[in-house]
Amino acid sequence: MNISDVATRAGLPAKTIRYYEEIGLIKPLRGANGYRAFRDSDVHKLAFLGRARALGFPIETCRALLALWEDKSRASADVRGIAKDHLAQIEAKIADLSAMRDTLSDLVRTCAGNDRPDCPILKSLGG
Amino acid sequence: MNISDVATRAGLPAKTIRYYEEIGLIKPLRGANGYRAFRDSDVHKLAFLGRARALGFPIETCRALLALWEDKSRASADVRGIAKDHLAQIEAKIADLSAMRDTLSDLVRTCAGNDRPDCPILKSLGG
DNA sequence: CCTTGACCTTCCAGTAATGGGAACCCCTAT
DNA sequence: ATAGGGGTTCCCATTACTGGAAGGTCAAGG
Repeated sequence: MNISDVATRAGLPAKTIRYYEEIGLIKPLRGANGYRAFRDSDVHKLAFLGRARALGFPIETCRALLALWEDKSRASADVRGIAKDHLAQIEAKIADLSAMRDTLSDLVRTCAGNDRPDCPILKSLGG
Repeated sequence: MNISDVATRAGLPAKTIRYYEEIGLIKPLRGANGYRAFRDSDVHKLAFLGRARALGFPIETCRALLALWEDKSRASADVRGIAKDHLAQIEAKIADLSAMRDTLSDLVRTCAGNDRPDCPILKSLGG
């Protein structure tokens, strides 16, 4: 299977697939013409990676998850630990963003937003 | 004033201050020895930038906000528009992350997390 | 006067995860 | 033969810094 078919099936851009090969996440075969020849297993891995990335796992974590996926004698505790850590990261990020949102929506609410220069937003940023 | 004093007062790393000069956000004077000589106005701008960055505004948006701050004849509507746009970005990001968090916490909750290989997390990522 | 250490300077490289685009090869159909 | 739609590699750009090397400057102490 050629790369654009794989891109369609795995739901990833061809560029991303080439990048994933470059960093060793997948190792597709090569045809005599130099084209990548993807097996079903490559497509499955790419779909796995796409889903993991969609959940926000960093690439290196995806690599670890993929290894666990392939390791039939893994302990689910290892997977769960990784997911829990990532969940904590996400929650921390949400907390940061929520604080920003709260401050920002306060500022936006108190700003008249007219053609006069008085602006609580700038006042707040100015200290 | 030298850069490390400014760094302390503005609450920004010296590296960041040099970077902000490089991209033209501030233009400190230079002493005969080549050292940057910061005025109070530079420090104020840097503090402004620090606060804007802390609210998540991208650098180029900070540049625009700084220009509005300096422009005594600005319209507050311009500032408010920028802030509203940014607020929308933040809210979108929070929504994305919340979706990830929900999925992840479901998965983490349903995974036994023991030394056996069965794992709903991997099952879900596998499709 | 010399040295030491803490400053300061510039410049280069790297980060995360792609995206864009150039230059070039391959395959198929007309 | 040529046109098009693949494919390939390679390099640059993105965001907002951060780290580190190599070297100039300054104030204090012996």
